[in-house]
Amino acid sequence: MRIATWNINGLRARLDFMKIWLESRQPDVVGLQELKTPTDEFPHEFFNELGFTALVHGQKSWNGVAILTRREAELKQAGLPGEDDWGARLITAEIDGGLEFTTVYCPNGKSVAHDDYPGKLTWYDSLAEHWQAGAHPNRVLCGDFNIVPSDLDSWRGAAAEGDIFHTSEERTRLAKLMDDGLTDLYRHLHPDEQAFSWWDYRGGAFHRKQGLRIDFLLGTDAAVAATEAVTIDRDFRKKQDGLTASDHAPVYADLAL
DNA sequence: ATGGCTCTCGCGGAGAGA
Repeated sequence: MRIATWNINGLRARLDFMKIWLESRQPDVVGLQELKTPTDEFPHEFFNELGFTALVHGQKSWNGVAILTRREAELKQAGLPGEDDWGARLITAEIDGGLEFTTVYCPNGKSVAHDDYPGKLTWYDSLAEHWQAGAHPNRVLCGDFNIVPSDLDSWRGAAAEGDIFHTSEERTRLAKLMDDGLTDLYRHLHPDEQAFSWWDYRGGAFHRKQGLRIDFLLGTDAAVAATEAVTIDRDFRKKQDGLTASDHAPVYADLAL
């Protein structure tokens, strides 16, 4: 089974681009973030024609998450309990074959001084509490986490420490999820490699190799054991057939499921 | 660099993103 996470920065502006990726990479289950689309305006038919059904938790203008799947799937959760004010940022499905798949779009925080920053930390506390309440043995938590786990994951290295995305308070929240039994699948298979999943649109950041790794596939021990390969698909941060890319690359993993 | 692109909403320019 090939699973993926991708912040697509506007679903309706990215449909033709997504089609190229889906046909090229042939994923089975995809967690999408930043739909910027209301649930009732989701283009189900477009994805049905490509072989997918979609489970959707959207909203107008911002945020929004969805799961595309070729397999049978059942919606388990839409929205992070207690954090509705932060918008549509979590969705969970039980995938046929024994995988519980959750995708999240974690709050940005904007800057350490901004009012959103403590809210981001609280949102993470709610996520950890919600996650702990679950019990499925084979679980994946993926998405745009908006936290850089280590200096290796930031183009600025140690110089970025303390800035938004790079604070010890944020990293403690991410570590808490790991302590609760999750492993970063990419970092597990590539312990020393520097690879980014996001680059700013501005200033030629992609070509200057100025990126961050903030999009992860996290898995329980059973998911880790089943993982054969993990790819950060940076080619799809580039234009395709003249179509504009998201500022995030897709990340996918092949699981023996 | 005091955010240099790209999205949405909605029809002008502002807000958000990371």
